[in-house]
Parts: sequence; C-alpha cells; structure tokens
Amino acid sequence: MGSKILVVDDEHEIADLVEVYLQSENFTVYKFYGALEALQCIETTELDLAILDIMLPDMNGLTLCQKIREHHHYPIIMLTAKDEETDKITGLTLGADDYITKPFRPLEMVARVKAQLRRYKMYNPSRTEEAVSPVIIHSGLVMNVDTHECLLNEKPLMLTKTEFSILRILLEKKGSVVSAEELFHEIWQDEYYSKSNNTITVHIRHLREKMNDTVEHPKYIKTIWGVGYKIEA
Amino acid sequence: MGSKILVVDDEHEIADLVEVYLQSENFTVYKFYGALEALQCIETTELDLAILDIMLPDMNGLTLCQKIREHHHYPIIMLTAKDEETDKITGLTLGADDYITKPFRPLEMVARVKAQLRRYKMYNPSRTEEAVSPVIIHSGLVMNVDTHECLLNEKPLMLTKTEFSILRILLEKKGSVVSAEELFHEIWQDEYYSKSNNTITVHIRHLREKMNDTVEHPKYIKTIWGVGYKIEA
DNA sequence: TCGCATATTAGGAAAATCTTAAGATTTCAT
DNA sequence: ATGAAATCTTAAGATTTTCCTAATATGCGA
Repeated sequence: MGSKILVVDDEHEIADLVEVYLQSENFTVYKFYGALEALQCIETTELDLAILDIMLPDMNGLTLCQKIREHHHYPIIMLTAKDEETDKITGLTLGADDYITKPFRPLEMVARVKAQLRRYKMYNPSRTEEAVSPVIIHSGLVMNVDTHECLLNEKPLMLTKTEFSILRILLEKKGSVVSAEELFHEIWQDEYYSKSNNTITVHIRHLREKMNDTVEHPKYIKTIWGVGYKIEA
Repeated sequence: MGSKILVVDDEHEIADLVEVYLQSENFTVYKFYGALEALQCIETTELDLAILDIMLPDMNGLTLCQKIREHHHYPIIMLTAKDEETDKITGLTLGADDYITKPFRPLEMVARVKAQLRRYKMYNPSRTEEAVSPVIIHSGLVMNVDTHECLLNEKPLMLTKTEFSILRILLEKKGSVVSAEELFHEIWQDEYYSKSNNTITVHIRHLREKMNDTVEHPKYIKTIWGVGYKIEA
C-alpha cells in the first residue's frame, strides 16, 4: 500500500480521526481543515484518493470535488451529514465515487477507502507498485511468486513466508549487496529496526540450511562482512 | 462482456461518472446529455441496456423510456431523485426494469446493470458473447457452474452457494495461492465491517469435510501458511 | 589479539489456522 | 405470514506453524 490520500474537513476532530485510522493502515495522509489550503495540494501532489466533507466554510465540498475532477480521475469520497435537506443531497454524486454519512464507523470508512483504491488500481494498474514477473530463475533455483513454490534443482523447497520473501528480494537484487536493515524494511516496512535484532540472520541461517548452503562456500547467499548479503549475478 | 449501454443524463458529472464506471467494466458506453441526441442512437444502435435520468430538460425520461419500448426489449434502468414512491412505481409500470435513486453509489449501479444484463441475456442467449466453459474439471472433480452441480469421483457433492464459490475460485486460479482476503472480496465484493476472515476458514473447513480432504495431507485445498489457500495445478 | 559482526541454537512468544458449536439469517414449503 | 430446515456468521479455545529473543560461539579485519 502506501497510497496518498487527501482529507478535507473543517471539523478538526473528524479530520483527525480519519487521519489516524488511515495512517494506521499505512496510507500517507494530506489533511486540511479548509478547501483553500487543500487546493494547492491538489495541484502539486499525485494523489490516489480524496475524502471531502460536503460542507466546508470556505468553499462547497462539491465545488472542490469538481475542481479535482477537472484534472484528475482518482476516487473521491464525500462525507455528508445525515440530516441535510434532500435537495442539497440530490446533486451529491456529482463526480463523487462514494459517500459516507456522518456519523460513521471508522472501520467502515477505511473499508470503503480500500474498496475504491482496489477498483481504481485495477483500472489503472500503472499506479500500482510495479508488477513483477511471477517467476524468478537463477542457477538451479526457480521461484514462482504466484504459486509460492520454490524448486531447487527440480526438487521442491519448502519455505516459510518470510524465508520466501528474503530469497525473493535477494534474487531480485541479484548481484548487489543487501543489508540486513534493508531486508528488514522491505519485509516489515515501518517497524522499528534495531541493530541488536538478529532476526534476519536467523532467517538467513534457515534459508541456507534448507538450501544446503554453507557459510564457508556459499553457492547462493554470500555474506559480505560489514555490509550485508548478496547472491551473485 | 462488452455489452452496449446507453446513458442519458443532463447532469454532465453524473453521466460522465456512470460512463467511467461502466467503461472500467469493459462495457461500450453511448453517452448523451439530452434525450433528443439519444433518440438517434436508439434507432441506429443495437443496445443491450439503457440508463436514463427521469428528469431531462428536453424530454421526460419516461417518455424516452416508452420510445425505446416501442421497438426494443432490453433492460432500462431509471435514475430518479430521492422523492416519493409514486415516481418509482410509475416508472416501473412504464417499462423500466429497475430504478436507482440519487445519490447512488456507483458500484451499486454497476452491480444492478450486471444483474439486469444477466437476466436479459439469459432469455436472449444469442446475445451472449462466447461464454466461458461452464464446466471445470480437475482430478476427479467436476464442477458445472451453470447448473451449480458438483461431482467428486462420479458421486454428487452437495455444496452450498458459498462453498461452491470458494471451490470455483480456487479452481479457476488453480496453481496459484489465493489469500482469505482475496476470496472474501471475490465473493462479497465491497462489503465492509465485521465478517471476520474466520468465515472463510470455516467454509474451507466444511469444504474439506465434504471432500474428505484432511489438513495434513490435502488432496485438493492446501494451506500455505501466512499466504492463503491453493489447489495444485 | 581485540573488538565487532555474523552464526548457531533452542525454547518461548506470537501469529495464523483449525475446530466446534451456538446463534443469526435466509430460504422454502406450507 | 409461519415455522422448519438449511445456510451463514461469530466467537472462543485448541492447535499448528512460524517468528523472535537471548545467550553463546565463531570468524573477520585492524
């Protein structure tokens, strides 16, 4: 994930709440309490989705919605009060992809955001994090990311999820050295990394064991002292 | 798919939005902002469905609806403002097959379009383009998607709707791993809130039970820990 | 040799899945 | 509409698998 989401609501509590929930899902949030401040963001940032309150003090939320639509096609979700007059709501879907009535359950909001992003990215796959080839081949080693299968010299290699990820990353960066910290962040993203954490080392150990690789004469995973690990190109 | 759909709404944003959503589902869209322009399209194009705003400036949507009905039998969906029941009923009796009140969620709209098309094409099979094979076969397992029948080693397997869907999805993606979340979205699309992922687990359990599959040595549904389920190719 | 980086080990912690059963919901015949 | 049957969902605990920690050992380079 890591999609960029615009949030505009003059009610600070709601904007903040939305922000917290979205951030907890690893989205990048651009939060504004007024439409005018948001305008610049719209111009300058490559967003993936927008959440707009329909009632803003300085500019109608619908106007903002239409401003976005002038140049962008990413999903827009409107926040509406439940008791607004029907007439006003009638024009609501003008350009919006979904609407959520206040008060709403945060988890429902998050679910809808995800649903829209899923749809958007399916339709616009270029925005999705690069699509990689599902099979990686390297001297007697075959990895199929789709089937989660791994063969070593024609024989199946049973790898756990994490082991599979480490081997995949090393193979994708075949030839260059990858530090333990880099591996850590590729796999666990944001989580805190400390040097005393030898988790990666242990997984590497297991990998080598399953692949019959020795530390002294590694056929696959080589240790570059003080730098990291690598698989020769 | 690839059905031809007429969209008529004088509110440009709504017409455009509907167009985008339908196009993303690979429908061919004929979009008009006024009834008069649409008339010619109705005459000259072999449409599969029409979506009409009930309130148009140059001609009543219902009138347009009746014009279509003079010569065509494809489904018509009316867009209506959130008003009284009267319009709804009237609209339906005047030849429309479904109505959607504004504001609406585009995804719901798409779902209804699909539902109408399904119904329509069932009675007009000639219009269906090259249907995919309705039977899936895999080592002793025969699934007929049309009749919803399933045989395991010549003997009938009684599956519920959800079980059938899960098995079908796994077989369609035979070989690759499908996560519980993916299964969830394939089956329930954009539903949100609760319905913990455990639901899938329970259905998988029932499936395995009916198929005499064991968790330890599964012949069909294998668990890839931390990733999902798969059926070997 | 010393200091630091990596390797090895194993057991407990954590996470994911399985199992079960009860309650909710839907379906269907009456 | 009503109730029974089928199906689905939820919840809690059991089980399995995987991960992480911590303590110790080993190897590299200055």
